[in-house]
Amino acid sequence: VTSKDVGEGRPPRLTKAIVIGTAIEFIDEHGLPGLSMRRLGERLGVEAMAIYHHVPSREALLDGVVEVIIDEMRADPSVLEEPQQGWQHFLVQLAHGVRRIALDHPRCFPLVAARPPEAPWLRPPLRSLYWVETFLNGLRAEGFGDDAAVDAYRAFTSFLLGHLLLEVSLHDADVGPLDVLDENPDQPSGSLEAFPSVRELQASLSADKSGSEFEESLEHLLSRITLMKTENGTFTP
Amino acid sequence: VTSKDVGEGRPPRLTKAIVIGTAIEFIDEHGLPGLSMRRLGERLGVEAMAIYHHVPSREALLDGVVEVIIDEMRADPSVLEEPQQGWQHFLVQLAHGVRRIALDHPRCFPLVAARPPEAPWLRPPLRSLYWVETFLNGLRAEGFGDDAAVDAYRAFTSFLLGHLLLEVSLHDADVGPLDVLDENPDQPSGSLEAFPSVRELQASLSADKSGSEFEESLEHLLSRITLMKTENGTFTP
DNA sequence: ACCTGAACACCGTTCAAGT
DNA sequence: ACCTGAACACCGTTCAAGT
Repeated sequence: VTSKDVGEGRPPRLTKAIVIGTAIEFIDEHGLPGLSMRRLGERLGVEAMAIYHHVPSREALLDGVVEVIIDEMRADPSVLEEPQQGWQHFLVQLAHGVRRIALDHPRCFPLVAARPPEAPWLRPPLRSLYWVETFLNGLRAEGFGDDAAVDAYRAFTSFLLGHLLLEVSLHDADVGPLDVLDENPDQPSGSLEAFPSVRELQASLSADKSGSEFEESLEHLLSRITLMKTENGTFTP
Repeated sequence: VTSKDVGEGRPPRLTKAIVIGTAIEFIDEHGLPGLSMRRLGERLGVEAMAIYHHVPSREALLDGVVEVIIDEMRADPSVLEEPQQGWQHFLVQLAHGVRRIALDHPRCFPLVAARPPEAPWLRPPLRSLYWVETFLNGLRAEGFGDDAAVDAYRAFTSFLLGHLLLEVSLHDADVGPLDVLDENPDQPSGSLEAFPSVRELQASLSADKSGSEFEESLEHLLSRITLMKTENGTFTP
């Protein structure tokens, strides 16, 4: 592909990067269920079928979305490639990096917590093997044994994905066909009579404390992982 | 509605209960995205449009699915209506009750973790106010203050839904359009070269330890909730 | 090489019509 | 009262055709 081949009359209107970038914008605005090939085409100023020349299917398009979003985190300088001030600091930065992309793209984030095609057996699933590899290498470099590193991966991602999936679902996201479930409440608060405690504590129950909860749970998790390291990492059980 | 009105010639082929029950079976077999009104009609031996005489829309049908599933847990005698051997035991039974329905209906379960129409402000969302009310009443009866009860609700459901959503997603469920992402791995393990630690620890990383992880996290959570009770419940902060 | 138009096999839902 | 048939406005994807 030389500049001669492309240069003259008609530069291609679309690129894989443009298609994926526009898809991310679209999902952030209208949610995952709102994205259809026809509507994305409309936004791109192109017939829906033109998209298939740059991306083989809707699923492949979503693959691309995850890849680009993960790369955003990779570009974040505060997310370290390897531990430098201890593994605790390393994990905290990693957690905040993931939380940042979750809050930046709440409606795309559920796609990140899916089975990676190259390793569908990974549990919990995380659609970025780059991230998993970074995690495991980091802990091993800090003296974690293999079992301790895997146990830590489990506890860490289970907490992280679980928490963020939930946080994102109440902030914005349609996880699927699920959350399209009536946005417009018809019966505002009448039907709460059967549930006095719920009604009474409504103010507290509806407050968004995701941030402080996240920090607190993260702290507790780190002390649990410390136990895993010494129990499981020093000698083989 | 007397037996006279209904009795004679043609008993109605369909009931709301039959429609919802069949929908649950269908989702358990084919997943949420597989359920369409037309296919459900086919299974019911009826034209798709007949369903609308018993349920006003697809969303209302899914509402019914959640309701029936929650009632299954309500019928479970080991899930207590109120604490009888201390709140710890009460919460453990509640957690196991929810986990049981999650594992019984993995593909329906994501519907449970959605905004309830009567209380869309509830955080984290849980589509059964009966359950929320039981939780709050139980803790208050055991001496939790209002703030402590709400904090405990947050920590408990955040852990429970997060963990189970993840467990269910790797066991079976299509959470939406997400997990339909290629079931059939084309490149089985070739593309793992860039990720040596992932490849090396594959055996451990693919083991399903959901059960023991659940129990361990639950234990740690209970001791965190104990702290909430004494910190936040005895005097107002 | 890139885009279009028509077509196919699907959706949820409405509405007039049948029994 | 309950079900059907046809119709409407959507889907993702294929394929032959245009430039």
